[in-house]
Amino acid sequence: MNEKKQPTRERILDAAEMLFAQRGFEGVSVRQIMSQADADVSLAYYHFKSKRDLFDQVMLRRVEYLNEIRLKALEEVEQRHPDEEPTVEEIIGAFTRPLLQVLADDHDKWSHYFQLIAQINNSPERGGELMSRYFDPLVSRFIEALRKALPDSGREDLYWSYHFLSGALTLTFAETGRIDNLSDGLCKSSDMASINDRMPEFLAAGFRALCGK
Amino acid sequence: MNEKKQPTRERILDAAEMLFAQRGFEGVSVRQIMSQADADVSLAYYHFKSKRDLFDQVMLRRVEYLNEIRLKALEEVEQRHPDEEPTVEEIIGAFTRPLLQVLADDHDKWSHYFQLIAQINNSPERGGELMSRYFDPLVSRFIEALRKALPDSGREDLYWSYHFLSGALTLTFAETGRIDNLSDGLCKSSDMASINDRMPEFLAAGFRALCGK
DNA sequence: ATATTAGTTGAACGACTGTTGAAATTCAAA
DNA sequence: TTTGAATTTCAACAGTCGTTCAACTAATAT
Repeated sequence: MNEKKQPTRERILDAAEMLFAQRGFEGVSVRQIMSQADADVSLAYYHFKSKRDLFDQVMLRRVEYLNEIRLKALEEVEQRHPDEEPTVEEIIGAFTRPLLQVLADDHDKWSHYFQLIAQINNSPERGGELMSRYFDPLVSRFIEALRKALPDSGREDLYWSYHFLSGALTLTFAETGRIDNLSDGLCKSSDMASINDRMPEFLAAGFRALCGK
Repeated sequence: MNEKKQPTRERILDAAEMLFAQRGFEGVSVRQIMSQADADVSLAYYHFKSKRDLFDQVMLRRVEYLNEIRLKALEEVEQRHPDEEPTVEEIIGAFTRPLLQVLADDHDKWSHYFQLIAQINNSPERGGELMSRYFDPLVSRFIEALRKALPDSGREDLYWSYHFLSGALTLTFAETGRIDNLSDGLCKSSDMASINDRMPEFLAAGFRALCGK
């Protein structure tokens, strides 16, 4: 089975990822993390320089892979139409579907990481800085693709549309259970398949309405 | 000018609102709040039962007014067309514009409160519960209005569309400065007028695409 | 002027915070 | 088997945490 004990460093990262996601950076103590990881407190400072460094390593551990699969999805879409531009739906799908897909395929592994991203993206203090550091090159690439697919768009309209997209996507990641309450159980926060079916269509219509064509 | 010193209780609420919004509940100490409020630590426990109670009072202080102006906006829209249903844009506008309006009109007063809402809405731990407690009756009322304006809509589509709306709206409240980075200064997180011009249109198109008609 | 209440002050409580150092152990290379 | 490095343990540091209490001043009412 899956009971082979992971290396200490990985167990610390797993525990930190989960607890940071649930309670935020300041809401969790190093002792709580190490207790969850079933290791002594001072091992945190053997494997990492500080609590902040631990947080950064949690972020870095998975971000590169996500950027890779999203970039690959975009390139695939572009190569599928060698002659004309891809549609808005296809581009937005390449941006959102890889994330929703890994989240649906291995929810236990990814859910906390995505919750962490949701929190950071909406954090006034360091959200803008951190998200830009990890995702801006990829995002600029997607916005450029959208600009080509929407040749009549104003630049501001395009950026604001992406802003709306980002909010919709990251709230999805938070899985707060709010929609479960609101819909009296009809919809479930963790139902990524339902979201995958709806989000690209919803957002593409918004882009088209705002960015001409 | 505005240098008349407010009552202690209000100063505490102001300080707590700002600091909770910037650093989260656990990221701020009662001492920091009281230092910002220029009052002794123990006064926090004279005016409030606990740190958690202080947080709850921060939330409660402004939520009722917001629900009032949004409900009034919806009723106005409904009375404007006594015969037919209001349009999707009008309903969404009644949901979003009152908030963007107060935020634009008195940014210093409201910005921290909205940042706090943005954080809570995306908090996996207590986000669903808190947002439901404060906003669900109003939100259900709006969803009902949207259902009438979109008679062919499935219930799930409607709830998920609202979910996307909620994400887009609350990320706006966070004012993280991310779009400033991304657009190289062209767009500004605090520019509520630009958002007011675009969000209802963007979201209404999404609703229409997903909820038939 | 006196009695009551509301508001404020400063000190203190035990528990917990991030972090460090030295000693003890485990492990791979010689 | 010995050596050296990698890893783990335990105890402790100075500081901060949320919270409480008794003493104090300010304001209000009789």
